[in-house]
Amino acid sequence: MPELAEVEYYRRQWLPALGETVSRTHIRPSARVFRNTAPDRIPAAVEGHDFREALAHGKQMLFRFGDDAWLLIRLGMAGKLERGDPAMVPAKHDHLVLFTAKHALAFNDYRMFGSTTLVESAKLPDFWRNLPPMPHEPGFTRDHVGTFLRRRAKAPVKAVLLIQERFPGIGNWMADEVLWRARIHPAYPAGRILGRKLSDLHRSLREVTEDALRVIAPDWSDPPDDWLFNHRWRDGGTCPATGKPLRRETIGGRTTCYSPAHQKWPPGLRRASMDGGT
DNA sequence: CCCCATGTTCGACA
DNA sequence: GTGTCGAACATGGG
Repeated sequence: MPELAEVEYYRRQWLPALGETVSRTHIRPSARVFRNTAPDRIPAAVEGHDFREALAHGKQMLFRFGDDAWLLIRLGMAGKLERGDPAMVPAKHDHLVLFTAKHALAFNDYRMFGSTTLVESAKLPDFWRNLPPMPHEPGFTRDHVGTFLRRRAKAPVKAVLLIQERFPGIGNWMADEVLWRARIHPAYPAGRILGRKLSDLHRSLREVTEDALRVIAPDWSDPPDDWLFNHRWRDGGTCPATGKPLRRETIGGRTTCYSPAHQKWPPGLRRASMDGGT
């Protein structure tokens, strides 16, 4: 489920336990989510230490315990963070659970595309300090977007928006929402988005990110019906802007939903394989 | 049984 | 180097 806004929601699930001491851990060391780390080290690294920081950036989270233990968590396709009471009994897919006097903090992921990594460091890990700006942050400028689109000039813009090194936190549904709001065809070559269209795309990235955070992060509210979101997977879904039918296609390897009437293919360039559709 | 899924990575190939 | 495609990972839902 998790893109930037859902990740922020999950980070907040663990937040009430900040300042509490980890007294006990439950771990399923054979779970694939530990493939990048040594799970045996986790209990000793966090038990007896206080839960000190909870950070989120794009699709990843970083939690600090005591002076020098950090847990990096990526949720993959189906991962979740949950908070229960200390008597909570770990279920089948609760691969990591941290117990304090008042809470149980669980990392649950039945598909195990997610992962967690123990980082033992007295300071914020370097890779975290060097992360690219998220779309709602000040460094995320129009030029920042334009430069990257030119570097991937021939790729469909939809595929480019999914690249985390430049668009941290943008996933499949947010990318579709962004393009729909900016009225850009998802298969259009990234390098041909210039001038006013580039401004539209940049603005849409900021707005969708800010709106998604506002709506989803506090309590996982449903987005309003004037977003593409509520219409995108329903068979026979219609565009909230035009009332015309939505279309689903695989673009950049992912199922993509767009509104052909709203996101027209600009004149002057033919689509590579499929017909343009206006 | 079939297909699909809000993700990432890797190898093969043009 | 660019870009595309399919497979793999593991599980559940329709």
